[in-house]
Amino acid sequence: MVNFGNERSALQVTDRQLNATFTALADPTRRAIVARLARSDATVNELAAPFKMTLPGISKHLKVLERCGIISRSRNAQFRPCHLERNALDDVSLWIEENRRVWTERFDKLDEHLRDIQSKEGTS
Amino acid sequence: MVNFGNERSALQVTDRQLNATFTALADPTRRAIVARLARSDATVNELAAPFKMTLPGISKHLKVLERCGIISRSRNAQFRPCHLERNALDDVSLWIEENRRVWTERFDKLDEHLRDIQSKEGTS
DNA sequence: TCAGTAGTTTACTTGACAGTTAAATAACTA
DNA sequence: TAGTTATTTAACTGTCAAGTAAACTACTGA
Repeated sequence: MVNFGNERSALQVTDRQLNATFTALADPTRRAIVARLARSDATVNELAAPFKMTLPGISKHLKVLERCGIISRSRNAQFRPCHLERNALDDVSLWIEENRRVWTERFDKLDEHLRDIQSKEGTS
Repeated sequence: MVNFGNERSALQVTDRQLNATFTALADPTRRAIVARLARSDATVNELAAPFKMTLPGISKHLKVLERCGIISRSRNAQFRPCHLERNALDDVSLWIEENRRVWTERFDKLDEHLRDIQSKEGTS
């Protein structure tokens, strides 16, 4: 939820962030990488191991995950260990929960309304 | 979490479901539509109103949302009211929360882990 | 039956993205 | 120094998704 303070509103920045994060998570390879990194940091080769894909393919996926802030990478000799970022999934999680909340409230009201109608019908 | 019982495992079906749902939510127009439908059902024209996009464009977005089960459509005269499906976001929500859980558990054991990793790095 | 409203389908253009191979870069090791 | 390992970049291909205009379907109400 970063606001760069110029050129675009915070809302639009969030929108872009959500685009990028949802897009990143839409790919099964990238989801598997995230799931793997949830357990521990790992090098590119370690991450690539379970897949048939070539290393450049994996490298591209990692770049996508890095660009939207889901992972970060450091340097250790010739290795580039990948690290899952703490609040990476907060934005998407928030969006989903917010919508569920609105949806649920709406149906709580509907129930109430229905009960209201029924009690009125009972008396008329 | 539907298992069709043939050709593919439940896990893969879920995988496809996640692909589709994350892809659907990766588009800001579709997210706005979902947010709008969280408040109430709406017709295609009502949904299209806030956007510059042509009606066929909106129609396509609705089809994407429908295909992955996020919305459903009924028929009322010449209208096709759209309805947000109750458990539409459960799958993605579950995936995210599961990964957060794993990630968090890992960091609850942080000290132990770090010592382990560092001692391994020291010996290699 | 005709005009109008609601929405979809078709055909097309454009752009983004997944994956590949081949070559380059960067750091370690003998 | 040369060779090896880890990873990225470049260039290319194929596919798929977003958007449009134009034509079409389906229903309503006069």
